[in-house]
Amino acid sequence: MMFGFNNISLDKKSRFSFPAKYRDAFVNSNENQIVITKDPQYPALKVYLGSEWDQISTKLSSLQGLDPVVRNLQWTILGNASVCDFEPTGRMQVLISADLKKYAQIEEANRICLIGMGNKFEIWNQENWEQRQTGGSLATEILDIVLPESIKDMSF
Amino acid sequence: MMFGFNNISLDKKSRFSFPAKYRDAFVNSNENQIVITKDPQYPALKVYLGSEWDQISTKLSSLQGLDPVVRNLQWTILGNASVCDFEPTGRMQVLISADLKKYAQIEEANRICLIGMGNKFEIWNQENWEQRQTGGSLATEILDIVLPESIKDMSF
DNA sequence: ATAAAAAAGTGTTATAAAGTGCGTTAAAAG
DNA sequence: CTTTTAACGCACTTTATAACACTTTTTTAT
Repeated sequence: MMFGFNNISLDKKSRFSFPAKYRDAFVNSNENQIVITKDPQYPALKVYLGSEWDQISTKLSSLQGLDPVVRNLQWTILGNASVCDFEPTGRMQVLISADLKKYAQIEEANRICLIGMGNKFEIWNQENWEQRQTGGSLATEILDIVLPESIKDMSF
Repeated sequence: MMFGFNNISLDKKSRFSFPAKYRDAFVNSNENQIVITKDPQYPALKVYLGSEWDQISTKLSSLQGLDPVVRNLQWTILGNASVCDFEPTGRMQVLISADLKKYAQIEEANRICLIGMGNKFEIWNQENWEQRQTGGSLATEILDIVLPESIKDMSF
């Protein structure tokens, strides 16, 4: 399990490396892929371990795509996923695509916030993250869509 | 499995090539055909691997054609399919017919969006894709059809 | 119907941009 | 003070794309 806040740097080619404290977790679960994709609710990115991603993507792509809410989630999550080869024993470096950077509003940034959420990470623009932490209201962000039954038991 | 967003170019003869990152997936599943056809709901194209297409087309063509919704899907999906020879170890190039370009509103475009959705791809006009991502609806959307039981468990 | 011309499709190459790997320096931790 | 970790810089490799040449098919005109 991987927790906690990290302020880390992006290099000129838009790569970051995971803090060393997570190495054991990666080595133990024998991961060799990392998947980054869009957060469906906020201008942020989700980072999954390969094994987690396999589960999530399999389930999500099996849902009925003719439902517009489902299709939107499929587009956002599956359609923007970037799969990276990953060596837990090496530099643990990962590239963020221009697209994803734009979405998370880190186009210009050379620093990002990487937040461990247990079985996944989130990547945030620093200012956005701070606003979120200092108690900004969620009122304007609550989703007004009604979720179909099929995804009510999924967590992304 | 093939995921993620790609903004790629069409050459003057309307060919595109798959990004190299998907090569392994194609080689592993030993594909030698790619099928492009119309998306039944949006002005976009679906791109299937040969093996995937065999399953979908077999199932779809076996359905009761007297149901008008089914018949429409058959026309749209089967009747517009363009089968291309494909060399996973080569240039991975595919031609898009004038017809399909028109349908996806990429007649004039020299750039398209190729979106990996796991076991298939979608091809979109850039503007349409962006609108879709930011929640706007497209004029040609068809969302109010009632699905017959026979296709509720199919995903295209 | 045939030949010429045009269009459509296929394949190759060159070059710029994007991505990768690795050594070095700087900073932090023990 | 020593060891580990993070950041940076550079060189190398791979990839994407535009330009070009050639082949095949279709159209047009005689």
